[in-house]
Amino acid sequence: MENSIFKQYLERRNTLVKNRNILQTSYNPDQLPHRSDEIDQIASILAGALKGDKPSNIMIFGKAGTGKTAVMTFIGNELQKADAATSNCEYIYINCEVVDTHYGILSGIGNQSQTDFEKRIPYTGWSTEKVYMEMKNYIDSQSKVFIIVLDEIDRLLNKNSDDVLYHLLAINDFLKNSKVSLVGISNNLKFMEFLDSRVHSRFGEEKIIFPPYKTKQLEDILKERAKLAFEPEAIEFGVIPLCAAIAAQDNGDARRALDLLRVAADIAERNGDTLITEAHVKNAKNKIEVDAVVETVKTLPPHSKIVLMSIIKNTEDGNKTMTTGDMYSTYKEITEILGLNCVSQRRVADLISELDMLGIVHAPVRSFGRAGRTRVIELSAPKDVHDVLEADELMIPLKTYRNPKQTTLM
DNA sequence: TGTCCACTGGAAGGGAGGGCTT
DNA sequence: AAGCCCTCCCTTCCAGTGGACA
Repeated sequence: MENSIFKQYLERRNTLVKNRNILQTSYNPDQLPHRSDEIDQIASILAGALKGDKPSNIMIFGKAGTGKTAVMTFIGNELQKADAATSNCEYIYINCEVVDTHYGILSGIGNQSQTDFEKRIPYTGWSTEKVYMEMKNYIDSQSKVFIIVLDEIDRLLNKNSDDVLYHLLAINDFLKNSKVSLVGISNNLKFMEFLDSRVHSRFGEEKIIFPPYKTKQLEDILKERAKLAFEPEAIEFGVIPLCAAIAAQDNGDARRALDLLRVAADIAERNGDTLITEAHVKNAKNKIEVDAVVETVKTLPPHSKIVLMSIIKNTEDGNKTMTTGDMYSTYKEITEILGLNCVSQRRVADLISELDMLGIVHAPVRSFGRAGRTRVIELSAPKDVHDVLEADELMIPLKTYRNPKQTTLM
């Protein structure tokens, strides 16, 4: 360790933060401030499962960072504790953002409580029908009440996967020994409207809405965590109220409040400061925003990157806005230089929509009367995006390319 | 009022790629 | 090895459209 390059950082650590995990959004606290009503409500519905009765299906709504997942995780843990003696129920959690196909969800349910490795459903290869049967048979063989939580359930909508919901809701008709209750978690309040009527009627049994946290409530949450995470006297008085205020503006998102506090602490520690200040929080805010965009851009599929590059190139050429057609010709030039096949304009239109949804570009559809109707595309990401793209392996040929007609393209 | 532009966005389907089954 | 199945990415086709202009 004597000459390690890490030495200085290790020595500097622990001056401010006592326990970093507590500030992670994945950390599950023992206390969930300002959510006792919601916990009671859900617990009262699910309590029947402990006696072997089938609880009503529940839909939980609330914006991002309102504690939906944290509350369900908490309840899941409590349920398992309470069930330890009788073993009447099984709690299964699926995040539909991670697993978003029929197959993935069904096999996820079938595998989560399956302890026998030999009997696990392979993650691809079977027909969905077979996976469903296997899962159903497994569930029925357990003679328990299964509480299946589908987090981010709205992800299933655009994948026309409400079939899978229908099958899960109807599964009770085919079970002899077990019962299944579904808990859906969504941050889209209109989720139910988009559902097939046969799914809609079965799912609407109980609805619970998580309101956004107010500034004061966010402060309480942060104080609670800060007490455990930081050394005493590590944070300036105004830091927590500032984090809370910024997050409150952002739909009362507790996750965001925690991120701000954690990143602010990181920045302070890295600077070797002995106190976390409001200035650190402001830096953190900026850093989080830029990091999020940069990370998204880095993980974009190749053609999306080229589309984005085309938009940047047009912007740098002085066209602050451009139509789909303009952008597509630039796109074709670039793909040619890169030595790749270009995709159709129809496909590019979808890629633009995706970039729009990610907030990287702004591309509303506008009509120019006789001059047609098209998207007006404008870059809305910070400048860092350009650097990230330019550094991308995919774009290497652009740097060395010289246009025979003009001087250089880039 | 109707025309017409430059697309948009839905639908259907192909085919590659991953992996199981027989 | 041949035959399936599922998902993802993509193509092709095409009806539909907002609004400036004649």
